Amino acid sequence: MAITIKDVARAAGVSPSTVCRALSTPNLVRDETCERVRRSAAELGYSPNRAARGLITGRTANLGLIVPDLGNPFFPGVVKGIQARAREADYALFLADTDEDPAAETQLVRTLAKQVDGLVLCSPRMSEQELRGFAAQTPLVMLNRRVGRLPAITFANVNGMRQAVTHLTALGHRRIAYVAGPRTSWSNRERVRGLRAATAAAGAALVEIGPVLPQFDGGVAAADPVLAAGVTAVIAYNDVIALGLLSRFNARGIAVPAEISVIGFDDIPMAAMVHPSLTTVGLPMESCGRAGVDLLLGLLQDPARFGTTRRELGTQLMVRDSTTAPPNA
Amino acid sequence: MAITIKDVARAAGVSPSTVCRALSTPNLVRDETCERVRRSAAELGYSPNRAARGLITGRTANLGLIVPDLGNPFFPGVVKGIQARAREADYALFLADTDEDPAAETQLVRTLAKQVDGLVLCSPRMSEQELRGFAAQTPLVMLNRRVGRLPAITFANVNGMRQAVTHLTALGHRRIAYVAGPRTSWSNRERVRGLRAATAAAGAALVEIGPVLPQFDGGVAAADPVLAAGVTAVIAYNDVIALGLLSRFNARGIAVPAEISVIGFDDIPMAAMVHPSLTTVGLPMESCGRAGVDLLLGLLQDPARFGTTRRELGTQLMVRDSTTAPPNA
DNA sequence: TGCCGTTGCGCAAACGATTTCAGGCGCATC
DNA sequence: GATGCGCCTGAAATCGTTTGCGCAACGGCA
Repeated sequence: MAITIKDVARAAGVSPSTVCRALSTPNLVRDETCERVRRSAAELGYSPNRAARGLITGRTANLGLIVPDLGNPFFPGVVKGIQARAREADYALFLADTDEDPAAETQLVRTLAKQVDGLVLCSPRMSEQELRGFAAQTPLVMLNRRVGRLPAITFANVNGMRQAVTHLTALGHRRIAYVAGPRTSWSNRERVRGLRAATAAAGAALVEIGPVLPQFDGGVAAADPVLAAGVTAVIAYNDVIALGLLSRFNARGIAVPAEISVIGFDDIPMAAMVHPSLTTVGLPMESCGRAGVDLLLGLLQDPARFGTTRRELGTQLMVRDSTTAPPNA
Repeated sequence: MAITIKDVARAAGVSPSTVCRALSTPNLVRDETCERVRRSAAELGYSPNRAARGLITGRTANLGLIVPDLGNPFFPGVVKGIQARAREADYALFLADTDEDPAAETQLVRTLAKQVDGLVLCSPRMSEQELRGFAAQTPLVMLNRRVGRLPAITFANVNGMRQAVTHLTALGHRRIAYVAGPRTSWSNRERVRGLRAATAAAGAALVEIGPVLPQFDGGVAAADPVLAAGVTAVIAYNDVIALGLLSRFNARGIAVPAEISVIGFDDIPMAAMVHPSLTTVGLPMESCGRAGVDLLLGLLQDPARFGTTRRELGTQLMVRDSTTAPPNA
C-alpha cells in the first residue's frame, strides 16, 4: 500500500541503499544521482517508515509526556510549549494523562519508556525513589519538581513569593494569610519556604491556612477561615484557589480589594478575565515546556551532560485589580 | 541493552517463535512450555518492541490526535476523554497542536498518518476537500464538525440553541442578541441555524452581532453593540465570549442578570466559577472524546462500517445565575 | 604503464518481532 | 506394522530501513 524505499529505488533506477544515502547523507552520492533520487521520491510522495528506521538506529524520534491532569489550567500552556519545541526538532509527542494517580503514572512511564527516546514528566507525583530508578534507565526531564540532581526545569517559587510579599508589604499589609496546596506537593513546600522567609524578613505576620485541594472548591472552603484570621491580604497556593476565594468573598459581600487583597500564583488565562482581575505571580509556562524539551534533547545528544541539567525559570508579578492598600491604612 | 525475544528464548530454552506464540497465542503451545516462557519473560521484564511488531503486522497500536489550540478551554476535556479511552484499548496517543493554522494541520495529518492506525481530528480547520482526501487514505474521525458522510462525533448544536431560547422566552424575553463566532466555523453555522429556527418558532426577535474571535476579548468587544441593540438577553457563541461580555458589562456597571441575561455555550469549567455564574448549554466533552475513539476503533476493526459512523451527542442546559426574567416584565 | 587513492554505488547483514512452512513425535486406526 | 492425523516446535522468510564492506571505474602520480 504505502510507498517504500524500494519503490523509489526502482523509479530512480538505483539500489535502495543509494536512495537511503541520497536522502540522508547526500555527500556520499553523486550530485546527479542524488537529484534523480530526490525527484523520484518527491513524485511518489515517499517518506521513510519511522518504525523501520527506529528499529535499526535505536532512535524512535518520539518523546513522551506525562501529565497529572490536563483539565488543570496550568498544564495546557506547558504542553503547548513542549509540543511546539518537539515538533521543531522533528520529534513526535506521546501524551498521557494520569488523572492524578501516582500508580498510573508509574505504569505509564514504564510503558511509554520503550516507545520514546526520552520522557518529560510534568509535576510528577511519584516517589523520589521511583523517579531516581526511572531516570537511571531512561532519559527523563522533570517539570515543576526537583529531586536531587536529576534533570529538571523549575520555577523560582521562593523568589516569586518574595515578589508577592514585597508587593503587599509595600502597600502596607502587615498580616497575611496563605492558603496552602497539598502538603505532598514539591511546589507547595517551596512556596511556603519562600513565604516564611519573605514575611519574616519584612516583619509581617503569616497565617497558614489549609492545606486544601488546589481547586476552586478548595478556595471557596478556605475563604471563611481566611476572614476569621483577621488578615488584610491573602496569598493562595495557585490561581484556581484564589478564584475560589474571590467567589466566596463576593458571595459574602466582602469587597476585593477594598476590604481584603488577594494574590494568586501561576497566572492562568482566567486570572485576567475575572472581576476584579487577579494579581498573581506569573509563571512562564510555555517557556517551561520548551526548556524542558531543550534539556531533554541535549541529554539525548550527550548523556554525559547529565549532572548539569537543571534550570530555574524566573517568575513575574502581574499586578492587577485584586490588591491595594489595607482598609485602615 | 533492552531485553529481546531472543533473550527470553534462551532463558526458557526454546526458540523465539515459541516465545512469541506462548505470549500471543497460548493455545498453540503446550501448557508447560507456555508457563516456562511466561516465567522467563516476567523475570527478565520482557515486553515486545512495538516498532518491530508494527513493522510486520502493519498495526502501530498508536492513534493520533490533532487539536487547533490546547489553550482553548474547550479542548482539554475532550483530550482527556480521548486519552483515557485510547489507553483502555491499549493504544498510545500522539498529540499535535496546530496553533489554529490550517496549513500546519494539513502538514501534521500527513506526517502523523504514517505513524498511527487512525486519526482523531478535533474541530478540524482544513477544507472539506482536503478532509475527504485524507479520509480516503487514513482511518479518521472528526470531532465537532461534520462533512458529508465522513465519520464524526458532533454535538446537537441546533437543539442546544433551542434549549437556550426556550429558557429565555419562558422567562419572558422577546428580543435576544447572538454574538457570533467565526463565520467559517461549522459549529457557529449550526448554532446560528438552531437559533434562527428557535427564535422564529417562539416569535422572538434575534439580533446577530459579530462575528468576533471566539475569545475573551471578542466578548469584551461585543458587549457595547449588544447593549446598543436594546435586547434583554444575549446568547454567545461560546462561554469564553460570554465571559468577556460579563466582564465588560460589569465594568460598565450593567447588572447581570437584572438588566440583561447572558447565556454561553460549552460549559467550560470557568463557567461555574465566575460571578454571576454562567447559564450555558453544556456539552459532554469527555464523552465526545471517548465516543470519537470508539468510532475510530470500530472503523479499524471493520472498515466496511464506514458509512454508518456518525453520532450526535445531546446537550444539556445548565441554568445558573446569569439569566432571569427581563427588567420590565 | 603500473599503482594507489578517491569516488560512487550495490550487496547483504543487521534490527526485533510475527508468521508460514515443514518436520518430529505420539497415538489411533486399519 | 504401516499409514494418517494432531499436536507441538523450530527454521526461515518477512516487514522497511540503515550501514559495513567490497568492487569497479577513474584520475593522478611516479
